[in-house]
Amino acid sequence: MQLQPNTVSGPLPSPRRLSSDDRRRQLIRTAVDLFSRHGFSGTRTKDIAAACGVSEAILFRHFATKEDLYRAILDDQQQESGADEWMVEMRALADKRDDAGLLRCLISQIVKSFRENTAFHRLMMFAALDGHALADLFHERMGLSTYEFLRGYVERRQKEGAFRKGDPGAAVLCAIAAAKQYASGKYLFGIKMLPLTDDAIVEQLTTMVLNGIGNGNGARKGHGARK
Amino acid sequence: MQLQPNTVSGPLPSPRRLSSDDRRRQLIRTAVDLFSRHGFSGTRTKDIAAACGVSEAILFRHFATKEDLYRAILDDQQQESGADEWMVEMRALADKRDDAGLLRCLISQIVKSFRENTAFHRLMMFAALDGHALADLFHERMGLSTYEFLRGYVERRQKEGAFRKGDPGAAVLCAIAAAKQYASGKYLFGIKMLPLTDDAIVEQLTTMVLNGIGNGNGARKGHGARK
DNA sequence: ATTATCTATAGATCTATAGATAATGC
DNA sequence: ATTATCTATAGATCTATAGATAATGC
Repeated sequence: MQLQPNTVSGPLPSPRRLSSDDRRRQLIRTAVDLFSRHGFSGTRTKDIAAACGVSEAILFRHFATKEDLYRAILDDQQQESGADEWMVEMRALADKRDDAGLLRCLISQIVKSFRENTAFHRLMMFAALDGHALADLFHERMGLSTYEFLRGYVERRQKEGAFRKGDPGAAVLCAIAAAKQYASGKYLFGIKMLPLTDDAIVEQLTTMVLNGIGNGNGARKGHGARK
Repeated sequence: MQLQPNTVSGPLPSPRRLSSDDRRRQLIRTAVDLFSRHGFSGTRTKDIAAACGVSEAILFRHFATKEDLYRAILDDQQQESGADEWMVEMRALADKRDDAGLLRCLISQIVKSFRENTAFHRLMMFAALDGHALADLFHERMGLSTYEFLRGYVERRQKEGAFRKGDPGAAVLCAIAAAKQYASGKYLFGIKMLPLTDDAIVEQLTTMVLNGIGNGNGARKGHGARK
């Protein structure tokens, strides 16, 4: 990456000695990048240190063990930033009963998160596969609350007659699944997906899911096909 | 697992010397299990050999390198068994224009595959994250042909007026995504999903996706909610 | 006679630590 | 004076190989 080792060249005056905090942050940032690419056991402490331009001893001065560094990453509250604003936005849309808006907000946020925070999501997927306790924690904190909120919304809208009957959990699953599958395919695995922009995909999925759960009254908006 | 090391006890007479082929198969089977749990770099050749009750030297007699063993697994045609019959079934349903049947077949097959072949799917996910060439290969051979077939079907049904307009690729993505997300959550990551049986989920998703892409005429079958 | 297997070990690599050095802040 | 940093290295572990041994098939 743009992290230079010991080279004295370059525009910056090669900041040899960073403050403890700065170095720690740099190590975590670098570790996210490397762990996300090669997994926990596929990443060497040596490589992390080298990418920061310091010796391994420095790394172990900041983190007693490699596992400690891993934990520090997953614990990093910074990754959750933006989640609060997002929930506020979704609650507002829910209060307005703006089904399409809410769905679009959900789906576009998921896609955006994978696009802009690819390394972190790759890391979380590795952690989940590893069965790491902190992956469950993240899932609970981030995923579950959103899920519960949406599940409640679907249930309410079903009672109001706006949505079809059916398991509300399955409906939410369907919406989240479509977004996640598209986003992880494209951004985590680098698979060539549909030849459409993210925005176009978001619209397609929003419409489709809405048709899938809606009662068919307010759902179609110009897309209707009835040959 | 049920693989015993050197213990002389047990019902079987502790078959010390296996034929080259049998040992090779055993090593591959065991490697699938261990790689799928800890990833490639998280699994030690020592552990694989030990789980088979042989020394590491034996493993390296069968596979020149650890990477070779990995390749042998991913190349294993056996994993694709059942795919042909499945495609035949789907083609038959497609010819009959049985939209619901085709969708149900697709979704239930995906869920079933993850349930019965969990280790292999975990392995493929690790391989995909590692960016291993053979993950792409598998994706092409298994996923892409199914995708193309379904995409063609959706396109045809759109022309026939049975399905709504919209990107046919997005529709297929939506169906596959829902199934994969549910199945991988439950079986790969061990997340407690909805309190419904797999069959019930398959029905829910089938109905929902069908409503999402269908024109609303033949879709609802008793689930219709219009309070 | 063939070959599946083992023991022993080389050589590399990896995590982690000890003790010395040099840059910073006061 | 404090502390960020380095060099050097211990100790463990990991992949892979060499050479010896013993079970099988003819």
